[in-house]
Amino acid sequence: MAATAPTPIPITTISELRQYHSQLVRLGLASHPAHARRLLAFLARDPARLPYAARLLAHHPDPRPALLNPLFASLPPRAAAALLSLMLSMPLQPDHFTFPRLLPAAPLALAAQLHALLLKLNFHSHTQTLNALLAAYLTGARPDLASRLFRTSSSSMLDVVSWTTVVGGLCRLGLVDDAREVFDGMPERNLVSWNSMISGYVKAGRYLDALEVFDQMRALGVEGNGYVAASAVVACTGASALARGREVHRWVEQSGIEMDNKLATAVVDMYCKCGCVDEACNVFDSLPTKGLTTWNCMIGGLAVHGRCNDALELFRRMEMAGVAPDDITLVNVLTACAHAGMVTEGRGYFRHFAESYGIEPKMEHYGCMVDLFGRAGQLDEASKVIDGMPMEPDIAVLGALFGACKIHGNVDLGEAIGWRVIELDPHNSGRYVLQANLLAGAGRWDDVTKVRQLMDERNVSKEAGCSVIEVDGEACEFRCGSLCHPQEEDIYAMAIDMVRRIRAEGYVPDTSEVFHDVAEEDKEESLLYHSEKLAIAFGLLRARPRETLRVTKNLRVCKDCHEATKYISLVFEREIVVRDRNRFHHFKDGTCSCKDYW
DNA sequence: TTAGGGTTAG
Repeated sequence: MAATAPTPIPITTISELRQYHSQLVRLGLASHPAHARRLLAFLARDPARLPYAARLLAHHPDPRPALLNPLFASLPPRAAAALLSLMLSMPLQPDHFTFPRLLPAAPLALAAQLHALLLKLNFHSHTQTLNALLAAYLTGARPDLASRLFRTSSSSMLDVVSWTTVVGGLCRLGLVDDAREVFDGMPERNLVSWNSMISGYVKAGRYLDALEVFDQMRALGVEGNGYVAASAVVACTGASALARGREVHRWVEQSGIEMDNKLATAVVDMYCKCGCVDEACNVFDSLPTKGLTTWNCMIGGLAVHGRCNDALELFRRMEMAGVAPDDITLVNVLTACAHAGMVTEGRGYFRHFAESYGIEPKMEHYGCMVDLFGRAGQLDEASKVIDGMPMEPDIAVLGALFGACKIHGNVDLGEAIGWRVIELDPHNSGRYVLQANLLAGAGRWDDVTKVRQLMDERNVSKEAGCSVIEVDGEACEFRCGSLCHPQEEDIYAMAIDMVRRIRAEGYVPDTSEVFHDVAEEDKEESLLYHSEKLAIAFGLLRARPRETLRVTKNLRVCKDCHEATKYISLVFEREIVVRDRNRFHHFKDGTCSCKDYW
């Protein structure tokens, strides 16, 4: 009759181990691989216990590297190195699994030593070992060593994993162009290779390049999977390319790729960030199961679109569904409250999350609270939040207060915070611009000049406004003040006509944020060339009647463009959706979804 | 045994 295994008591101390070990010996099970490995796993965690492990192995009837190999992956580098020494001293020869287990977690110095050792032991022509070594050099940020190893290895030893490892590793180091060169030279690719290149471009912010590779993949007739689909969708999100996003979504549905949680979240996020919350809601509602991230994404999406009550309603649905929120949920819920001016509710949620879910407020939550009070004009309360924080406020928290001072024209508090923010973030041109705007609003032109001088001295240049509009599925980019477009003259003429017509309805150019101290007409003219006005003018020229215009801007919308766009939506009977750096503005019939609160 | 995908305030 076979002996039954002892109850697997937890092993936390050496005496517990001895007890367990003697029990195994009594039952004749000490050499059983699963039990022996359990004993060794405990012993290997502390190099001081390795002599015990050595005795154990010495008494083992069939000591094999397989007993130790699985342990390497979960050990800290020093313990792993000590265990390897033990292995070599037994002597127990490393096998084909030893180095692939050891290398991934190895810091650079250890990886180099292992490299030398595996050369000596003749493992350099083993593909998996070579792949693990390539990965170790790349995670250790030594693309030079990885490339040399890669180039000097004979091509018969390199498999698709070797190539993909190099592509992915170079991407992670930000060397996307190098990665692309390797990718283009691949003798064979699989879906992981395609996705490594596509997601590599996405992480580098090179969304159009990502889509180009994705197109290339489809043109070759390669069928995708959920990973590739998610990367392509994220590329569309980044590029604000709604038409392409819709097309990728259709492709997913047609090719029968399963909409798992991650892919679904990417699609929901794409629709949100491309300005189509309703489509995002449709996808969201159609999902049989929703992960926490999916809920978070949808709640946040509604919030930044100004659909604050819907966002809070959705949060209640989430609670009803028994899904426990996390700290990102709290950020999104507070954002919804802040954008709707719901101060009391926001306070309530702040407490509710701590009391009901044990979510301790973090830096970003204090930032949200500052924003909540600040937007509502309660600058004292906002300052109190900062004073009462258990940690030093970071630049974002101070930035929120600064932004609030700008909205409410509080020059006294705002100027002081502004200087602090500038000193903490001296290379961010946006901080200087906000400070200059604040001072310009108060007519303090000398101080505006000082801000500009400071920017010059520090070589900080104002980021140029840039707006993108998609017409007929093609993205057109406009930069503030300049046009490089075949329809240049028509667009200018349209912009001028546009402003003429909305003026007739009561629009007055708001030059308070033009911080050159020049004649009023020049200021008005400079407003006309703001990138979003040019983009909208182009949209009016080219889009189909009643088609919603969707503009994405790199900076925040200025006060004047915001006002003008409200009038344009009224006079031209157009819905216009503008995504700016912070949020979405839905202009319709002369009003904006942000309720002039941004 | 090696390689790949989603959410976060201003």
